[in-house]
Amino acid sequence: MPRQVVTRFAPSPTGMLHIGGVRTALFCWLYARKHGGRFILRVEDTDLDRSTDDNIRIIEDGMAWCGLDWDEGPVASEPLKWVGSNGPYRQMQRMESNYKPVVEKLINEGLAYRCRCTKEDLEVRRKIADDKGIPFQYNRGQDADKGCRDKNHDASRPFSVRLKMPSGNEPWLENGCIVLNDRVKGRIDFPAATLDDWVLVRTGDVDQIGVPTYNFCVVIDDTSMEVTHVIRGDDHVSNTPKQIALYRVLGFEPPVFAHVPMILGKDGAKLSKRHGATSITEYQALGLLPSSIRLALARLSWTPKVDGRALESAEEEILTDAQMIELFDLGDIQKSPARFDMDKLNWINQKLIQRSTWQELEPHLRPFMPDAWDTKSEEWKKVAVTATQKGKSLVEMANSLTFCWSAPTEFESADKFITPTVNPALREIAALSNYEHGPLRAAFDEILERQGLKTKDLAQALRVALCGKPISPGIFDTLYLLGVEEARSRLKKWL
RNA sequence: GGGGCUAUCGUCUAGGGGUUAGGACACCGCCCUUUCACGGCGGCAACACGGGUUCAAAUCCCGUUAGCCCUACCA
Repeated sequence: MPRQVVTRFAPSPTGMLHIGGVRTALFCWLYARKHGGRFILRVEDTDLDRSTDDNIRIIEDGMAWCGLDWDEGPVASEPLKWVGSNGPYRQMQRMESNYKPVVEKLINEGLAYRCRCTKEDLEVRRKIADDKGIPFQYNRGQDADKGCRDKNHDASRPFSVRLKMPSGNEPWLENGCIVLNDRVKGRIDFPAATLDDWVLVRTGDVDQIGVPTYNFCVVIDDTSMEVTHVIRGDDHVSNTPKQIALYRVLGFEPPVFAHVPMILGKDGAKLSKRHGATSITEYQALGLLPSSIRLALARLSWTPKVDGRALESAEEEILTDAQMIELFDLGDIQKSPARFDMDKLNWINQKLIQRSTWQELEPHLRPFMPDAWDTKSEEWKKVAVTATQKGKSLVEMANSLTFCWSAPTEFESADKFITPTVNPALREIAALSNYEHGPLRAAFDEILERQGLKTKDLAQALRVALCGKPISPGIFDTLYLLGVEEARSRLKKWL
């Protein structure tokens, strides 16, 4: 029986939740959901200097907002709690239980060794190689016999732990290469001779094991958490052969690897601050729906195929979560990096806003509204939402409703639209006492007829008088949203 | 320096020996219209470069160039 699919997203809590990380998490999530598997959130906090609890919370909140729910992992805002049977899910809480025993085993079995080279010593040796223009490899090439692999240097010094990398004739090597069969990149061969004995565990106190490194922890954690598919950014491709070596030495079967390309900024450089928003919370503030983020991010580097065919119309581009899950396939992921396109995100957002019901939109729109929003009736909210549902973002929707909350003090193009000819019509509008759509429309038409005006003439005059500018939602909605009393009082100034 | 990855419109991409190189976003134009939008229709626009292989190359092979990743006791 094949094992249940298990994927994981393993960010390090050293700052905000990056949009690139969210995309990787999204792929993991999609894959797990598609195969009825489990999705794990694991916090890689072995960088003691930069990892904080606040940052862990930012990750949890960001993931939750994005709708990427995890089946195993930390419980939001509860540092000591987790869900799942293979926890803890914060690496620093796994030291004693998971890492230490493996390190000891590796040393005892002669698969890894204590390295007592000092940082300064290493720097000198590295420089010697650099100066000759040859790559520095610990205990290899230029550096052969200088390392601690076969010697035991001063035992009173603190030590790090290094892995003995393959010598070249291990059975799991092919032609001296460590082979990675990547689900998105294809087969990649890494000559084992180009790798050296890397550090598994940082230098600790004398006689003490220090904090293990990322490359060590991932292997241990992915194994003990039963991760079957490691889906991560392709910046890890070059780390993979080191990890594979550790899996082999430990006698573990490596998981399936899928390295997904990175997301670049508009100019093709790594997505960073200067390209605008990189943190997920910034996108939230921009008025984007989480579903838009999911779709836009998924569609970068991924081309869904229906019966072997790519999407062929704008209509098909707008996929629901259910469709994405159904269609998701690692084999349809691009090998090359994609540039992030805000225009496309906005377009997707607009489409998704259009397709939502007003009830679906309301909770997302609410944070962008003043407190007065909550005092309004359901019917009023419904009209407000549907009247502005053509907007590109929630912010845009909120902006087009600002006239509801305060009377204008400036009037744009008043001379042009509020003319003596429309004035009598304005007076008639002010006299109306029912702004329900049907009656209002009927009354409006009668006024137009009576005053010999076109819809445009009256509508624009009203917009300027009521909203201060010739732009607003449909004129009947505008009047309804304002209400009879408020509209009348705003009109008074012009009569 | 070494090892690795990548390369089709401005962007996301389809296509993987013979196509008018297809779609989407953006942009431009027209139409619709009570404003702004929405919507509809149309247009502009691409195979990085050089060699091979082949009757035929965007597609296969080899180089070159460019970008990126690893080469950390960061992740």
